[in-house]
Amino acid sequence: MKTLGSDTVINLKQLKIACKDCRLSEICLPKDLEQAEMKKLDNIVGRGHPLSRDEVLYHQGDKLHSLFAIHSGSLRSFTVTQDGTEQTLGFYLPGELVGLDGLESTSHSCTTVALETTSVCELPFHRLQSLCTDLPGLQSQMMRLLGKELSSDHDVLLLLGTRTVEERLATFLLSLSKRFSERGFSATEFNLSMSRHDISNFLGVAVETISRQFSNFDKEEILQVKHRNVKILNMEKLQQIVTPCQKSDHKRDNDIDLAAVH
Amino acid sequence: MKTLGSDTVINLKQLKIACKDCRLSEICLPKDLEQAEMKKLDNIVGRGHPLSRDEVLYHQGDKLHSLFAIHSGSLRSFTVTQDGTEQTLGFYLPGELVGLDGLESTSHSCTTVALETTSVCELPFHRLQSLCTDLPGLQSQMMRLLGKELSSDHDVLLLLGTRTVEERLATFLLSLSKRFSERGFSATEFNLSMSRHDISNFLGVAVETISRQFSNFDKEEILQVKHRNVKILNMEKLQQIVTPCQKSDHKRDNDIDLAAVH
DNA sequence: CGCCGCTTTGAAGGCCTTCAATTGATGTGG
DNA sequence: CCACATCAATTGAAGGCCTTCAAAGCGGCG
Repeated sequence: MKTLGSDTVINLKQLKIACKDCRLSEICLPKDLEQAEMKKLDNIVGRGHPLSRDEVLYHQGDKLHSLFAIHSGSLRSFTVTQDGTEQTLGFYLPGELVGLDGLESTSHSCTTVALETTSVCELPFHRLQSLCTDLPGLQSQMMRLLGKELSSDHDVLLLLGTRTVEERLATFLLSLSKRFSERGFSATEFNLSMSRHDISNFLGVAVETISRQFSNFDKEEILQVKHRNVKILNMEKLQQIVTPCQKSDHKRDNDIDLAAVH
Repeated sequence: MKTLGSDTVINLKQLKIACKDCRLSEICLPKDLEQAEMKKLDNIVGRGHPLSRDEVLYHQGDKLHSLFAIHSGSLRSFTVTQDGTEQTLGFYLPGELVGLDGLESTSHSCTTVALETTSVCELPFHRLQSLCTDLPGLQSQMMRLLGKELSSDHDVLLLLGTRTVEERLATFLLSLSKRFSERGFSATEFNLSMSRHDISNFLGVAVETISRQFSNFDKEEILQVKHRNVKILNMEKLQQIVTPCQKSDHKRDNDIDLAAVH
């Protein structure tokens, strides 16, 4: 293992891992790209020093220079309004792409900070866009990831619009569990990199309410919570909370569709 | 004016308006495209018969065939969960693009219905994607619209996460007002194409609560509400509700950023 | 005209928030 | 190494905003 020294920057540059050697390539941007294509993508990827906890990747209002794929660690995105209210928009894990906000106005509409020591792969936006023109597969993949971001936001809208605290927290934990397991980590035990404040802000409730709900889950032996360490003891029950009562006799409202346009 | 007859389909096809002749081209997908590019886009655009009220454009779960640009009328998108809960995700006006959900899994994650008689321009997805490879300007524009959709979702997240009913409804009405005026309609008087139920569901509150808030605004002489007709009497006050108290002394929390990666 | 669905209004109750205080974790300096 | 300061998290109690239940208006449409 190299020790940190005056030539740290050079060392880190040498440490850059090619997409083809990265174990995240199956869930990250280069997914389904051919070797030659992946190499082209690799050529535009930059890597700086890792972000430390609370360090800002980009600020709300910053010009959009690059998108970022997370290599390790985790990030939190949030907006701050004129009156100082903060809303957490999402948490990001390795293999996920951040910076997609800001595609509209070419400047970022939210701030993204590291929740822990985090290293990211930088994708200069204009070069990425050119590359998308060359590689239709990459373009599809970009679209796919944008669609994923939209779906994820829709899920949160549903959560904030119609769910109780119990359901919100359960959904949140199951989402983390799933994403951890997709990345080869345990689905039942993990450490939260975000604070209670972050979680409560994301889920649109007060910190105290989240704390109480953690305690409830603990009492009911659904979870075993020790600060930021979470063990899921009863996965089934957690899933039941998220899907309360599957009305099988449910009928779609606007089921008319007699003649669609296509 | 032509009358509807047995050759309706042909007539409607003849009625198709080229992008260059459409007054929405400045806010719609072809924005900033050159004449020749616009023509290429035009070639893939299809137009069926107009949707009538409550008619479904596409269903949750449907394969993604096309994106749709609204020519006239308005649409509502919503998801239905297993237990039958419905969450409205957004309302769409002329010049806006729908169907972007479903870019991830290639099948739609929500249902979109017409709120009134609505005509849409159909953009076959695969042809659109190929065209994006040919026309970098169109690709940028697609990205821009996707980014806009993301920003819009983030705004709603903020609304649902931290705002009172008063603020939610005010924000909603101001958003409509702005969009109507961008389309050449009055910013202060308009007819809502969506029901109170739709609005309340979108804003994550009970129908009764929305109804009460409309009444409050009416009493306070901020609005004049008659069923679905809304007149904004006091635009300033409405904006004050949305931006309660601009703390000018507000300081950013995580303002560290000593050394960004780029 | 009369029915039906949407909207409005009223009243009671509940879930979550806010305020307040305690406990626990973390980190620093003596 | 421990005391102390600081911040995060937990727990309790009171209050408020919104929901739910209920019923009456009001419009649209056959």
